[in-house]
Amino acid sequence: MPSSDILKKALKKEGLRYTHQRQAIWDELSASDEHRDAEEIYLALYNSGLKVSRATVYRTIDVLVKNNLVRKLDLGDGRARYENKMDTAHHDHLICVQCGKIEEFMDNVIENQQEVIVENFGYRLIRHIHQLFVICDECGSK
Amino acid sequence: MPSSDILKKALKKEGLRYTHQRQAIWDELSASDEHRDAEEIYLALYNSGLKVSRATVYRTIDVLVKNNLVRKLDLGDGRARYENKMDTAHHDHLICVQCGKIEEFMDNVIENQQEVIVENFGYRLIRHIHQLFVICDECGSK
DNA sequence: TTATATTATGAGACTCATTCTCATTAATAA
DNA sequence: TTATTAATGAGAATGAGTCTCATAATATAA
Repeated sequence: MPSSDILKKALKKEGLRYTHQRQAIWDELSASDEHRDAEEIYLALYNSGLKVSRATVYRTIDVLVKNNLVRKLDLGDGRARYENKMDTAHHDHLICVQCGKIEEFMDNVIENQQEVIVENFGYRLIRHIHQLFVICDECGSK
Repeated sequence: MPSSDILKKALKKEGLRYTHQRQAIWDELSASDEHRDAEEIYLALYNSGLKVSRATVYRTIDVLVKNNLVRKLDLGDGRARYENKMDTAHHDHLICVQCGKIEEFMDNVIENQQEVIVENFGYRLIRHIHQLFVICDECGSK
């Protein structure tokens, strides 16, 4: 399905209009597998000649996150990161505390164990955050 | 070891002075097992007649966190929470997305598996964040 | 199409947690 | 004690993110 149809479908579901700005923001996010903050996305658009306001970047990302097209990451440093979620399997993150590099991991032992823990409490798991802060190979060898 | 000696030791290590304000903040934190934000700690002190400024609350908490007397939690809602870490074993958190209740868990399967994952990448684990967002029993039964 | 109704956008004001500044006050060293 | 130096308090500053509202753009109806 072309990128514009995916977006149009999500917007329709939300009762929102299809605009150039929203397409530009979705294009920017869907074409990359980086973990960028709102300002980086704003600047990438700005530098490619698309003058979309910061407010619209934030507003559109919210819609994309709500419709599972984009994943929002909170690394605890005060700036949310966003990554394309289309056609990507669930995963969690390793973050190098020195260089900031972000890697992804997925582990079934952990995924299952989370359910066991929550079940023992008699609760229901809604979502989880699991981040491993590391020194990566490059930073560790210096 | 009395509460004041623990604090004095940490301050000495950091080359910082022992003050009434720092003792009051540490008393407030060490006497509770709640997960409170800076404003709640500030207000608790204020209401008990100790007029310590917000700036000093933040500054002192930083020292306590750095010296492993207090644990800082980022739940992704823009306000950091702090909990007493003295004589408490390592644990992670379950957070009810409805009522905000916070429970603690510790699971050796997960703890070990984290090390395995990081090792496979050739990285070194520094710290981790693992939060399970749930609907708790009370909220789920309503 | 074209007009109409309504939503989206942009610019910048605003919020709120946290940090910073700097004059004043307090703790330590001599 | 006094001198030195660090800590505190009040409020200004910061910065990510949100809100406001006049204007622009989209969707709908004719």
